[in-house]
Amino acid sequence: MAEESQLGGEFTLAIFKLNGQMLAAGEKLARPAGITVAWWQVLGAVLRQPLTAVGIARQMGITRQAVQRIANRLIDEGLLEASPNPAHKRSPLLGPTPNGREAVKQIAPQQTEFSKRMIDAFGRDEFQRLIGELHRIADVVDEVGPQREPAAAVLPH
Amino acid sequence: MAEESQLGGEFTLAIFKLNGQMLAAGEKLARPAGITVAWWQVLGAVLRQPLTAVGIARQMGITRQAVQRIANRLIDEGLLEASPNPAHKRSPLLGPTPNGREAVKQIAPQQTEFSKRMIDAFGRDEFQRLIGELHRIADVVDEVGPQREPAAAVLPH
DNA sequence: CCATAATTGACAATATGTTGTCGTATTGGT
DNA sequence: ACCAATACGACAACATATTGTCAATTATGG
Repeated sequence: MAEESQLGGEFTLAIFKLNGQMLAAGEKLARPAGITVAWWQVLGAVLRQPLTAVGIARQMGITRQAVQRIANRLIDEGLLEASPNPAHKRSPLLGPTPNGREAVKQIAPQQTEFSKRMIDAFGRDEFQRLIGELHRIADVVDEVGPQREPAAAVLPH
Repeated sequence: MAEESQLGGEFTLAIFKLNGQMLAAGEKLARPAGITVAWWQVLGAVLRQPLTAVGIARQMGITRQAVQRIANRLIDEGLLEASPNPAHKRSPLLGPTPNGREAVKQIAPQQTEFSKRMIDAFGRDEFQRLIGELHRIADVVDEVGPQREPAAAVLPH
């Protein structure tokens, strides 16, 4: 029936719209610090501990190539630095430089401010509940997503 | 406080992740019909009635330039056609060609299938409730978004 | 230990989106 | 009806992301 399709479409469009809104909000927060949302995400991924490009990609949910291009750019800009990876000669660990750390730190106040307004608007418990719902939705989409390959039984090659 | 920032970040990342998932799911649905998600969205916007490029952009929540590039491409591909707009000589009405309509129609079954799986996973009422939540979130983000200009009081120029 | 698999970085092509500019229509107030 | 503001299409420059390829490194099974 068309109604099912209708509901799914409405759902998808709602997600796309939210994505656009959060991207726009993020750009406004990041711009004063001289970085973009993508840079912010990459730097944010390595604040606690350095990661390889592939590790950052996994955390961000995008391809390693996309991360690598941004990482190379961030290294050029002096916001990210590569250090030797004992576990992998070709895949250095990437971590923030002091400047990189500073850029992220500059964003924090406005980001907290924005978060607070969201929390105030929803109520803290409700906001937390909504985040839980979003995670749950992500899990379900993973499960029922179209034509995902059949769980790749572990076979010897 | 850092916890607020934390919550906001988790929220944002959840949205980004969902966006990536829905984009990936959409690509898989649209590919067999020879179109992309963006093309699908544009064609979908004009199925009921032709719209101008600006109208499509408004409905999709992206800029008119992005829509115009895709629309031009779709016209090249013979999936979209321009017809004279009585209300605006320079801004033609854009509508699907038979081929364009056919492409969207080809996607419908799998899209319905995917939607059904989502609805089955959540339960119909729950799924509808979640869509409502997403709309509500979008409204709140609009309201509390960072540095949005102050509602532009209607002034004579 | 060695041959084959998988991983990784670099590069290129393409798609999608943004901002900004330009020239030309279109519109709306006086 | 005129004139200034606005809207629109076309372009260009740029950011982000995807897919695909290649060569080199790393991991793994026999």
